[in-house]
Amino acid sequence: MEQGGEKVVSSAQLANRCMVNAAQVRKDLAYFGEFGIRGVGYYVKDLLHDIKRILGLNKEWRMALIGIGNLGSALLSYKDFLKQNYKIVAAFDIDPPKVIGRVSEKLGKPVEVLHISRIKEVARERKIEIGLITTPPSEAQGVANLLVDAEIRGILNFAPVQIIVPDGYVVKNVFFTTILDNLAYLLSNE
Amino acid sequence: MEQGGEKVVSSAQLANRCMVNAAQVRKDLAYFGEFGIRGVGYYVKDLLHDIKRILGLNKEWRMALIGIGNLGSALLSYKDFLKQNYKIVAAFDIDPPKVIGRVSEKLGKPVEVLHISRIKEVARERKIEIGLITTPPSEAQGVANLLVDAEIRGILNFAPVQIIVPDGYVVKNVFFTTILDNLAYLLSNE
DNA sequence: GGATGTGAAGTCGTTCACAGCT
DNA sequence: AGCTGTGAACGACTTCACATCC
Repeated sequence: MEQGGEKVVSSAQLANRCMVNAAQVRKDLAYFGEFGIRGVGYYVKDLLHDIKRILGLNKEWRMALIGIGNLGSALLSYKDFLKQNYKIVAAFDIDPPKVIGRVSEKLGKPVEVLHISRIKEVARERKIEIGLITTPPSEAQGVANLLVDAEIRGILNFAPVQIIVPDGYVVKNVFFTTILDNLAYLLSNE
Repeated sequence: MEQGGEKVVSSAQLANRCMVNAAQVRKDLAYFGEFGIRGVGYYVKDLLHDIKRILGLNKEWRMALIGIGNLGSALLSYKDFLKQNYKIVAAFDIDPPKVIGRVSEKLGKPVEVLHISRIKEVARERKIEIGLITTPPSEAQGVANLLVDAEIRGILNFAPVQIIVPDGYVVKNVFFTTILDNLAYLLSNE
């Protein structure tokens, strides 16, 4: 909407776009404060800014990628991250020399791939706050333990296994097959 | 549990593993039928079978992948799909000759990459029911339209744009940055 | 005896409807 | 006049508690 030059938006318009109820939109926003103007609506620019602040997106999030396989390589060159203030500032693998050539070849730009043992040191140096786990399932919990030890509090886990971390740490999973299961269920019932 | 040789499981055990309430587990299962035995629990093997049937996983799901970039290539060699009865039986791109070498090189096995224009024909031939969209965002809706035309009713969309399809079709999105936004929010509030 | 299946109770989230501002 | 913010009504989901059955 901002790019489209729209200045003001109503809860009803937002509700349409999101396929939800207008009261829902207002309640949800009101939970965090008063962002609208009665009789007018919400200023697009202000609202965007406020939502980003609420979500914690008004800063650059520095991430480490662990496991430079097919998926890891894909994420290294994933362009949408940059637009959204997410930045992979370090990449790790258990066998860095092997993967360096491969990654460089694919990206056409230098990508540093470090040995996994250096995570803690590098995490502190580069102020890393999020770890992306793209290792084989068998290695995922071990890597998570290293991330916890390095005090990297957020983990995005792509390995299809449940990962356990202490309180204060957060794991979000991206399980492709689980999402497919969901799709399969919906397709199976008309 | 089945692989671990466990024969029977109680709702309490399942609840522990899933971090939910035991009554929840029973209610959810009971919604679909009676699978347990009072005073005993659920037979692991039977329950697994029943859940698969409920979710529609008691068959092979044949998928098409559209867009052979980094992410698409990664999914082509994603091993977890095979274990779960999901099979990519066709791959499409707008420029197949260019990508064939690359894909083959990565996988070490022949992968057919066809021109996008052949989707409809191939979808019918190979009984494709799910499409995976891994194109750039700008192409995603166009590809979705082709999938709809080919009567592929399920779409797993990895392109970071909203996709619109007619009734009867289902789209599930995998938005990496949205999941990261969620993580960022959780990290920002303790 | 012991765990399921399930009404009833409780809790949480959604929607309504309108007072309150601009 | 019009749209937000919000108490109140509503509906949905979760949990309790126990009758039921193996």
